[in-house]
Amino acid sequence: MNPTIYKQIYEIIRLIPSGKVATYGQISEIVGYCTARMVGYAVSSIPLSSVIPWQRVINYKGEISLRSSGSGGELVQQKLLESEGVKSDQSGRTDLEQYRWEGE
DNA sequence: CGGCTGACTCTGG
DNA sequence: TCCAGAGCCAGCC
Repeated sequence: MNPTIYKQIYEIIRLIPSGKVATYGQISEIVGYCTARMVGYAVSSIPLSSVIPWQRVINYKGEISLRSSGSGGELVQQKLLESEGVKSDQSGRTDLEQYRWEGE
């Protein structure tokens, strides 16, 4: 059971319930044999049309990361999280202590 | 087949 | 509280 690290990362992200968020490091620990970077790179490869709630995946600071290109996806992602009940402060940081997904 | 790129994370100042 | 540097591995051309 190891098609590709990316595939497994997608599976984990898909398990994240609404109203909760997970950090790249959190997911990397759940997968077990990949680093936080792999998660970030994998998530970046996720198409916006995917069924994967990549919007719930944020960095360890609780902030939304954006690879590059001013596609403005940052605001979209933050809006999606807010729509699920995940509020962020003026700095755009999410309270991980409150919304962090503990996993199952 | 070889090399480059990339939504990250942590410690110290 | 904010800024900067170092470590790491899988996919793609």
